[in-house]
Amino acid sequence: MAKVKISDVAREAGVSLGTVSNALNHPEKLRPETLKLINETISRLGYLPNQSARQLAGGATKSFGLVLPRLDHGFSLQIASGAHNEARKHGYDLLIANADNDDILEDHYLRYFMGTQMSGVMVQPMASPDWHPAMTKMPVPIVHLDIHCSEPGYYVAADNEAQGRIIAELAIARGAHHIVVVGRAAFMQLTLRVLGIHKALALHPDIKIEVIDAGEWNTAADGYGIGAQIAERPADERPDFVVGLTDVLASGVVSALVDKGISVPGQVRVAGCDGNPLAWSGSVPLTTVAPPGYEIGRKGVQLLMEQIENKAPAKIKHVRVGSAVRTVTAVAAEDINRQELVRPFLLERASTQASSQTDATAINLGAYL
Amino acid sequence: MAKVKISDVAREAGVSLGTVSNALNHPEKLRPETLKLINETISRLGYLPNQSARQLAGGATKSFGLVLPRLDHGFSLQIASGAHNEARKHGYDLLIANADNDDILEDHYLRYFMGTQMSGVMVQPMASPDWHPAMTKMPVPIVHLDIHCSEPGYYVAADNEAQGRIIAELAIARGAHHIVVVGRAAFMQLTLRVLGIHKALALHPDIKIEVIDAGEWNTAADGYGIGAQIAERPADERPDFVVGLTDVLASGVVSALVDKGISVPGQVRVAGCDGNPLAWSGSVPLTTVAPPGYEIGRKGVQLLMEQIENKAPAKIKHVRVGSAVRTVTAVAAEDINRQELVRPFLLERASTQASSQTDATAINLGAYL
DNA sequence: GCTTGTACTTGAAACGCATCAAAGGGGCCG
DNA sequence: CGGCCCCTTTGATGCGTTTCAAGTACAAGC
Repeated sequence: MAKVKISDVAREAGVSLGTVSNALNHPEKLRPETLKLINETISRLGYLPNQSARQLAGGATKSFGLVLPRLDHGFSLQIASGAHNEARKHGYDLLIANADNDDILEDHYLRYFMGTQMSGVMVQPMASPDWHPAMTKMPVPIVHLDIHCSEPGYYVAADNEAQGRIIAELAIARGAHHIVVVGRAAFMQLTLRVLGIHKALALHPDIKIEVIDAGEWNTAADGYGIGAQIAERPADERPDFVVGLTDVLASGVVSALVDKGISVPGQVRVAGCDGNPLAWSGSVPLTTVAPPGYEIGRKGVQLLMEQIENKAPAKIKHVRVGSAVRTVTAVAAEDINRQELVRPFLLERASTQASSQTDATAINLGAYL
Repeated sequence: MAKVKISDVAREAGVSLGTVSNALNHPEKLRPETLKLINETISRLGYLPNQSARQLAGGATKSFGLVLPRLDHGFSLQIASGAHNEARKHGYDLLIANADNDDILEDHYLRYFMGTQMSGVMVQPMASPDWHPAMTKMPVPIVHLDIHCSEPGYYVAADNEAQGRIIAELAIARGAHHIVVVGRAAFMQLTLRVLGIHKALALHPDIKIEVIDAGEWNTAADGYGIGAQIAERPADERPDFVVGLTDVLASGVVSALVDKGISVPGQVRVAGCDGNPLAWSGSVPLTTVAPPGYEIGRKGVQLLMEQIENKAPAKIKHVRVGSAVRTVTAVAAEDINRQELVRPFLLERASTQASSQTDATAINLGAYL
């Protein structure tokens, strides 16, 4: 348990303190034999550099922090995955903290990361775009993900309003007359989706629209509850199109409808939002509008790198990814055999998942539409 | 960008350095008015304690590190969730690193965490139970998750072999004659599952068993490929029971079979392992054996706390969670209406998800069995 | 008025390392 | 043999905290 430090290594190897430090940080400065000797001593003694001391002495280390609202949300994971790969590409570590849907905790981890001399920090904020004002003048580069903010600062956001519009257009293209939107718009992102839906539908006053709150957490169980409620309505009050503000909600709705003997998509069509892996890699794929989470994470790191390399004080810089209205209406317009469309896409997505994804908001035509 | 440090706060507030430090760490030692003054100064200046310096000066901070092999694996997320909640309960932070299926990276992050003066570190190791020998004599408490290791040290493991046995018994109870196990047993956990299946089947030499490698990553696409291959076999060579070593694999298999016109569970029954949320919160639930991931994470933190509080050098200590053979055979024996069984369970799981889960390996009777 | 005690506050020392100016040691050229 | 230059190694300095022994101020008790 006795911690061995750099001076122990130095003494044991018969060199000086600074030489060992160089072996760690600037190996090219050392004579190969010295380096070898030191490395051997290090592993013999089981020396482990004290990161705190390194950071304190040397300024920022090459690592980024990422604060996510929740880990069991597929979209956040895509962000994490994109950020991870991009960070590694630049030789940076990525540490992830789970704010667990708690703004206090979010703030806590944010401060923690800023105080840890991370090279940069990213957040996928939960609710408010006016994040703690103090955060903007932080000593560490920070990038906000998946949120559009008016304050100066860096952010990468998917166009959530566009996603709502896309879904609505899809519904229109499918000839919907009565749309039910399921979910609580507790987060800005969801609010924007609802807004997009309303805007798109403003041009179609004949289409009836209804928004049903599904409870605080937007869980599959919540979706199931709403689905069951819809199923019990008389046929003429029943919608012909249901939009889950979240894929999890949507799949809950599907489960309930099917259980209650309502045919999907025969009697009711269902679509979700999120591009949650469960939507397309589950046994039966669900149609969903997919914001490019992977790409958001990647761009976030890129913005961080940019700030680091320029060393310039943060200018206002926004990146907006994915506005694939064209792609989508194109797809929706074509009346392709569903089978053909879905599976290849599923396979492609599954196999390229680890490498990279496109910029575009993609749509996965599933079995329930 | 100019970093404000503790001495700035002290000067500005007209007190000494140590007093500010006390305000941060031992507020009870200060006169209320002094405390108030300092706190105001802190927020006015936007002071943010430098964690590196704190850790260096004060020893370990109250935070744990968790290294996971992959973030998009539901089971790992359950671990993370359990660990998170338990850690917060004790007032500890939890930082998560994604090893991205790369042992180099796993080792890297492990060392990183150990060097950061974390109070403790947990890993869900990828392959070998003989983890880096140096790791055992580390200066920081460490707990291995979801792996059974012979080396001295702390670990919390689900009984993977029992899971295999459970699945096999399920197959037997369903009258299977020909079982196909899909997946590459690249990880110890999967190997043990296969072992369990074989052991259980050793008593039934009449049942034919086949293990099919699905490629390195065990993706849904891999499962789809195997499923398609199975579908194309002549009926008499086709299995009547398929086990996915992973839920993702299993759902890929189901997709393929259904696409190719094979009835599930009519002609082929399919089950998975993992308790991956996609298995039970997807539109159509999949039968799966669920190792208690949440509980493993929780127990892991508890073991960490134990080591910290005892300050004793790590004794050998193993915790083994979940051997729910009884629960499962009980369920399997009953011939309940599937609908009734599945949905309430689904709902219950969904709603208690955030709070706590049982110790037991649970089984979710889905639509494909 | 002096002592003892109480309640805060102070500031120097140490935490383990990276940095960097300076020193050391060759080799090469004149 | 001396002077130069280059390559390698040295070790003192400081990073921003926490800690803790020592100090201050003030009140109560004698």
